[in-house]
Amino acid sequence: MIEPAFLLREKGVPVTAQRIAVLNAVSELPHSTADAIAGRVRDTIGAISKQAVYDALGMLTSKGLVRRIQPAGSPALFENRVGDNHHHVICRSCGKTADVDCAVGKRPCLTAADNSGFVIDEAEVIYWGRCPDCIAK
Amino acid sequence: MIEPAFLLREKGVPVTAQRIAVLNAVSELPHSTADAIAGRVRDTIGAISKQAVYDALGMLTSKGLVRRIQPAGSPALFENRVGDNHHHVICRSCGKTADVDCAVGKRPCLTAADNSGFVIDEAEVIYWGRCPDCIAK
DNA sequence: TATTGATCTTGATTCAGTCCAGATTAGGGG
DNA sequence: CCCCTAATCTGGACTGAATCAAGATCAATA
Repeated sequence: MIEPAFLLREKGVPVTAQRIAVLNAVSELPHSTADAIAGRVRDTIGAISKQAVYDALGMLTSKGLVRRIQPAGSPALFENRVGDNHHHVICRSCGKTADVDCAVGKRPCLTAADNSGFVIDEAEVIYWGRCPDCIAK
Repeated sequence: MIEPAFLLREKGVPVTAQRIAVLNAVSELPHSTADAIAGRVRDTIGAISKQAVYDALGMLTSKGLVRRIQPAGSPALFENRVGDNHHHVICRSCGKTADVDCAVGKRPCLTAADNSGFVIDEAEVIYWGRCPDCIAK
């Protein structure tokens, strides 16, 4: 894995213990909430304020080091898999989230039939369904 | 337009003044928040509780009469255009929301390359970009 | 019209996320 | 190597969306 401190320095932002810990937590717990990340960071470096977590996640998101997804009916989730164009499937029953690569290939549907004059720069796709465990029940 | 009361009766749910007003408000104000809908309903029938609005919207959503979309960083929006497979484009600057028909056609990407065993029943697509007004500035 | 079960009202509550003021720390200049 | 400044972090108050709970009210059937 690439050294987190290097990634931060490369982006020209001050390197702090909190940010490194947040970045590591996102790698270790993909698709987890800000709260879960805060908990993981506390296990690692002892303590961190909720504010610092949100701040670090916001900064990392704006720098493109983590990605934020916000499914309906759930708090925001964060993951560190960036750069490829993958999407997510969420279980309607238990909320489990998994990565999927879109069958259409790269950047699906980025050109809408009628874009109403909008300039589109990203297409966000969420698949809704049921996970294997919930189907089994 | 189809009579709202008929739609409700057809679904086997009691017809109330609040529900009809909510259904009308959603038609008149597409892509608006629960709050905005409540305001519109109050203009029409005088008063309604926040709870009744949420309840009616939830019921209408479960019956497939309205659709709920929840963009990141914004409260849930509701619209009454259902049944066709259209998606939405949202302006990053001002939050304006518009409908788009996907270029790929019907139910794009519903079959993911690797679905991890999930059974997918819906693909939700949100395009992010800038609206004509914000580009002009 | 009477009955019954669903719906609506009011008010408290939860929860994610933000705001604020002050203490702390990273990183470059001396 | 040490100091300075601006950025970051802390802790707590706060907001706004949405949900929960108990009791009053109402739609639909007989």
